[in-house]
Amino acid sequence: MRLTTKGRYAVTAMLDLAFHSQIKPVTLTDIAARQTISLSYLEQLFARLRRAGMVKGVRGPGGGYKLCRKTSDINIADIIAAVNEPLDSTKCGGEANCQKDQACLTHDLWMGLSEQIKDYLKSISLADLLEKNQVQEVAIRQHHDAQQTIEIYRHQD
Amino acid sequence: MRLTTKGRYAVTAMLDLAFHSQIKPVTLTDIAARQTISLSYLEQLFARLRRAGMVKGVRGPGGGYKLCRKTSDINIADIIAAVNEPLDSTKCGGEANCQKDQACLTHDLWMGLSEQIKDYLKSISLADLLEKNQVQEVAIRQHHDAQQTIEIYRHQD
DNA sequence: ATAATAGTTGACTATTTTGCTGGGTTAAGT
DNA sequence: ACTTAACCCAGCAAAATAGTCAACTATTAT
Repeated sequence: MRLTTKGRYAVTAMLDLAFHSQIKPVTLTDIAARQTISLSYLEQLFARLRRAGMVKGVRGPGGGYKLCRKTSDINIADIIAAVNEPLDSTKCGGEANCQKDQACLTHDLWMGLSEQIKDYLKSISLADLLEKNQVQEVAIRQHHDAQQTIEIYRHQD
Repeated sequence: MRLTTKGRYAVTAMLDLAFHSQIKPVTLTDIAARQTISLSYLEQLFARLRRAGMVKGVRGPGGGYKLCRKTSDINIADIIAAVNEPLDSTKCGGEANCQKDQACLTHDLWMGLSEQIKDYLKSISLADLLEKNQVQEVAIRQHHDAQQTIEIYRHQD
């Protein structure tokens, strides 16, 4: 589980999509403008997200992208994993000599931690983040943004 | 909170250090050999860890590095933060126009998630990982490595 | 004192990843 | 037909990562 700006872009874009794709598909051009991410970079990210079965592209006028699943069924770990390379990270692979090695002992510790982080991120869904935001919005800002969030939240259900 | 191989190296090295620095300081040369990390790269990482007040260098023969605090008082988030650049990640900084922007709304969501991850990693200490390993070791392997772990665990207290 | 050990520093290089530009092709709506 | 947008791809500049090299300083053992 790697956590870089690339993953952040992906999650940000997916959040934006979740916000706006309730009625009709959202174009990458729109997301690019709102989130100030270059269109071509978004295309790369969404190509991976599509291959991972998280979003669906709709071609032609009025087209764009929409989510394949409910926001509550899309977790953060999957989004990040989708845009990153598989990441072996083992360095010792399945080598036999590694069993009794001190190095691999420490390696196991890291792997364990990595799994913990992954599980943690798997437990957080897009819906969780959106909901959390809704609460924050209503509490802190109370203007049209909040209203919009509530609208979306209703559609989501 | 960024999570890359750099952070992994740092955590791995700190784990190695926690394992071996109970009686006497551990040289970076040893860690480099065990964990197959280049010595000079370790030097860079430990320079940062030292500046962060997590490890202490002991010069002269028999010298090396040792932990400044108990393993239970050293958390993963701090280790990773120590070796990484400060990471602004804002892109909107504290700009005024960002308040009512849709982009910044999504940005806030990410920041919230980032904080969650950070808090999570803050809640995990070196001792936690070592202890977890000890349990695993006893359960699965039951050889000298496990014995060694128990020894260290006693010294730690 | 002196040699050996080991940390400290800085500059320098190679590789990888990142983020982006710009060119296209293909499918769908008008 | 024409537009719109997804889709695809080759390449490229900047940054981060990972590692090297060399000189230097502080400490300790003899």
